[in-house]
Amino acid sequence: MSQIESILKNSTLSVTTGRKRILEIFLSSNNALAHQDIESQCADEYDRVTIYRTLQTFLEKGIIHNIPSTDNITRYALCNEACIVSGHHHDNHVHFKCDSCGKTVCLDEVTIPKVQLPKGYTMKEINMVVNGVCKTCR
Amino acid sequence: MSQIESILKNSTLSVTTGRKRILEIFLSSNNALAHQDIESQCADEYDRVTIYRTLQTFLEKGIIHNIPSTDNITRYALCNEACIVSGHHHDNHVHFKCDSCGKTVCLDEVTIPKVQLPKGYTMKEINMVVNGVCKTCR
DNA sequence: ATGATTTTGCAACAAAGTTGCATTCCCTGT
DNA sequence: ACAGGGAATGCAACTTTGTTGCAAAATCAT
Repeated sequence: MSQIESILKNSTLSVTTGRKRILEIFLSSNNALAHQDIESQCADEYDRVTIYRTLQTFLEKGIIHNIPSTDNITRYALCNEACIVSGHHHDNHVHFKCDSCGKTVCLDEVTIPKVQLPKGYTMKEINMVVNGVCKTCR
Repeated sequence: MSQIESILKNSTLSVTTGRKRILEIFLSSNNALAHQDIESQCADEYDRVTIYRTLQTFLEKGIIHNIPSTDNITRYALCNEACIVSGHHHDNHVHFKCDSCGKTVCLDEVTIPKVQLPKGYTMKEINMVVNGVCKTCR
């Protein structure tokens, strides 16, 4: 069984050609993808709506996570195994968006430092996004 | 001259009733606002397009800053004076979004800790967003 | 292989954001 | 105070983005 199929099976999802194709696109990309990026790669094969629904399903199953940004474009990236701890997704690495090439990458090696919230606030999830120039654009 | 007018004048913007009204909405709100929030407060007074353009202008002038989020809704908050250092906006406080009431606030008292990026990466801006439950919802 | 269930595509819709242009408003100099 | 030039606004039209219902097709378990 292929890597792609086992990812789907592990999340108790049926294996369809559409899901396999979208997973393949993520696996062959080294940066985070917006809906638009995926659509432009397989709009002739799959419907726009299918892509929306597939991304939604992948999110819920913790196969991908979404990355906050100030430009109002939701980008998704594959979760690595460490992402999913006891069914609950926990992303503790920094995301970097390059102002030059526009690509967003997960900096797996940079962990988000702890912060002390004011009294009364409870933390459930934390995200850190850095903008700047990436190593290939510098 | 009112506080609102001097904010506009300091940014070399002409003082119009629309801009004053939108600034007023920000000043009287203690949380970050999405375009929709503003529209619902003054849709009868000003056109949707005007609100878009005004927010865009305020962003460019550094009067407001936008706050990243994973829910794909751009929210804006007033910059305090510390935000604008030599014309360039620099936001170094943590943002908190409450999962219960949905409000996003600037935690001015919590500064973003330094992080070490991998070799070759240059940092221009850093954002930290915490999700959880705020003190009024707990 | 067959039937139940899930997924997909299509169509239609709703929401969000953009653009061009004519009108109105604001600011400056007199 | 007011006239003229430039900027801001409103309107209409449009594009993009995301959602929903339903029938057809694909997947999975037996």
